[in-house]
Amino acid sequence: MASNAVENYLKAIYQLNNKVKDGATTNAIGEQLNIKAATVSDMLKKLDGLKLINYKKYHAVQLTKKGEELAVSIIRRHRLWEVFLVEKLTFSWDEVHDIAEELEHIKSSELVNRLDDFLDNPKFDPHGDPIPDRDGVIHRRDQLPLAELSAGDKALVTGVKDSSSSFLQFLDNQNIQLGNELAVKSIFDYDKSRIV
Amino acid sequence: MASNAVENYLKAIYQLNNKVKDGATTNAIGEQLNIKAATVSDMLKKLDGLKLINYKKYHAVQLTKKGEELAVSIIRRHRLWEVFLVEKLTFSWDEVHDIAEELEHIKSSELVNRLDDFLDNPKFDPHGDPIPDRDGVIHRRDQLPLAELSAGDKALVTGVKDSSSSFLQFLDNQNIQLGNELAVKSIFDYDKSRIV
DNA sequence: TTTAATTTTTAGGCTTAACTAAAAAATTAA
DNA sequence: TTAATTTTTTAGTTAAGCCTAAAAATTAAA
Repeated sequence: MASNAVENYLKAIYQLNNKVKDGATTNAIGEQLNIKAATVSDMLKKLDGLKLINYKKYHAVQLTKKGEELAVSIIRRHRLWEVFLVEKLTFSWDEVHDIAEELEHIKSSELVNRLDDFLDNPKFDPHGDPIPDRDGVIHRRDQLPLAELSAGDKALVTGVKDSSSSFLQFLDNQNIQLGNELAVKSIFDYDKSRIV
Repeated sequence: MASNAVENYLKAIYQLNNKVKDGATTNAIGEQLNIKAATVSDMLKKLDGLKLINYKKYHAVQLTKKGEELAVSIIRRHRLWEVFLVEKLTFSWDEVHDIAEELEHIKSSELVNRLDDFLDNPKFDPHGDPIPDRDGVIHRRDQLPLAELSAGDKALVTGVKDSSSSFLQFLDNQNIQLGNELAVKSIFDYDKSRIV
């Protein structure tokens, strides 16, 4: 059974490898988890021993099949709990991340599956991120960053890249929510900032 | 912020001091938590340092006000999660203890209070134990063990002393649930066993 | 009341997961 | 192609919580 620490590393590695950046390097993992690189280096050896990652010194790491399955199931738990917190306990989308970060480590898979049913098998969490199904399959949607739209374009808000509460509160303030339709009115040459 | 280990000790001490036995002795705590007495002895010193208990060598320990408040809030969390698991996720009363044991360590008090409201502020958990309110007040009921009833007596089942799944499954098998009215038909002199 | 049994504590060790400081390797810049 | 910088690893510590074995204190029994 994976410890909370191990689960956190796997999640971080998964997320880093699904970004466009240089992948799950020692430094990047440490930054993500607020843990010193030396500690990460140690842990990577351990995770390799557990066959959860493939690790070669001085190289970014890859999750094994086993590691990826575990990472996805942690993400599933995290996102389902976020839905629960928002839909059932009336938390707002900027308050749920830290609590879900704790709840995601509750291991019972029976619990998670029943929660899934109780919530009517939601497909997306409160930030628009897809929720892996019980077989670990993630249904991704076509999405485009707002910054890539041209003046005059219209689009539906289906997610946010940054789930920090400060950014979400900023969006609340601008009256931007998931499901809204936005139209790009104009883009300023100066800094590419735009009125929507 | 109390660690999970510290929380487990406080809960065990609280429960032992609310039994008729010799209270929270080193051995009893160890037995309750499946931890060796030597380890318990160590931890008691630490808890005393944290002003959560009063500890004198070779004596049973008492919770301080601070310690008792924490213990009660852990019990509140445990019992509320049990209600959630049974009422909302359709677990049976013999399946919820271990999962609630994990959930009770999620610290956000905002979460617990919202859960309380979501569940319509239940007064008792699925085993009939009272749920402390958000100020830590526990409303106890008059209860009598079945073994103390006489032949011919009738009584309402309002709780169980043993929440182990084996015992709860035994009760299920005998068709005994909370809220049932039982009548003691006869008591055998031989071993005081009874037909109800 | 003295011995035996039980309970509790002390002492020393282990594991996990973190840290700092310094060495080594890899990358970038001159 | 060498020098400087950055990244990663190694080595040595630390704290929390657990353990076993043995000593000390308490309780029970002869």
